[in-house]
Amino acid sequence: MFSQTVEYALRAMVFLAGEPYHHGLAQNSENIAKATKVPHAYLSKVLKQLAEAELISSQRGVHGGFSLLVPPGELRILDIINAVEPIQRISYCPLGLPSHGRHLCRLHQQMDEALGRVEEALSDSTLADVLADPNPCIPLVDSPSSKKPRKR
Amino acid sequence: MFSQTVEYALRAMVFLAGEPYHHGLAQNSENIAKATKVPHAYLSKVLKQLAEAELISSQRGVHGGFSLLVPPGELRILDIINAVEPIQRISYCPLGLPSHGRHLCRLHQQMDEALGRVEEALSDSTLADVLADPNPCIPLVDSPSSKKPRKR
DNA sequence: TCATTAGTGGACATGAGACTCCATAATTGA
DNA sequence: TCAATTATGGAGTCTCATGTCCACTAATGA
Repeated sequence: MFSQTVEYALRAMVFLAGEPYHHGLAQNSENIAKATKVPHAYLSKVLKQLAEAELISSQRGVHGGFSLLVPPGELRILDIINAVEPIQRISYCPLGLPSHGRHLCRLHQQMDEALGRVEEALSDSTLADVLADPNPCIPLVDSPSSKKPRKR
Repeated sequence: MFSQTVEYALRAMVFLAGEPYHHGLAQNSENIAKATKVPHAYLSKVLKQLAEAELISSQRGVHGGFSLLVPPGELRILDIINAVEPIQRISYCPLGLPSHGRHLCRLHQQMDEALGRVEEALSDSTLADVLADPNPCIPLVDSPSSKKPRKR
């Protein structure tokens, strides 16, 4: 239902939001890729999209990289998805019926309703909400202590 | 968000549900394809999937074709989608974190929540509900009178 | 029994998404 | 100014969803 690209974009944004300094100090794409387990070269393309949507800034050269442009508390999950792969609501009849110009038949109304609920669910929480979880998603804390996942 | 295949499956099912006799009298794939504006050869594959899911019956030979096996009032939109392309809920951590074996981090909880709402929305209405709409979706009533879409 | 009708199966073509690789451009610090 | 660092751009690969074509099988009815 959600594409890989969306998944990658979300991971990268969660990672960036979890970094101590949101502005000024940047993370390079290699670090982000490692921390989120995303193929480096592909992530670069995704990061570019996020930069074009002005959710993050990009900086070339030594000490360059990417950093958030929007406070985590104001960045909705939906905004991130819309930056890389906007949710397409159904606003015209997929059958191309002229008589259905404006209003959809019940079938497509239902499908659009489902899409609406997705937007709704993804509008409710921000990056800050995700970060507030005691069970961290990123960075991958497992690697160092993976031998004893449940010590003590 | 929804694939073409899902769209095609839904159209075919709506068409079949709109036919006067649900059992016994079958519609052949060519007719269904024309009425729903779906490529014939491809629709055949989709119909086969629906038959394998036992939502419709298929019959070869003269006067063969496809017909509903389930009353429209008992057939949810979700059932049709699940027959051709099941909605994949997120039940494991996509990052492969061992420590996240059972319960997801907040990010994936949110994404799964969105998927849950889709299932919910698509469980609420049946084929019968869709059929009850005064504005028909299928068959394509436009062709005969398309010249005057809004005559009085 | 035979011709017709209609679904089934498999091979193939095309396009988009996911991904890799490498050359290039921009920025920094020495 | 130069070398190191990092993002950017473009070409190429791989896989899968979509779609086409055709030979084959099953069922019907004359």
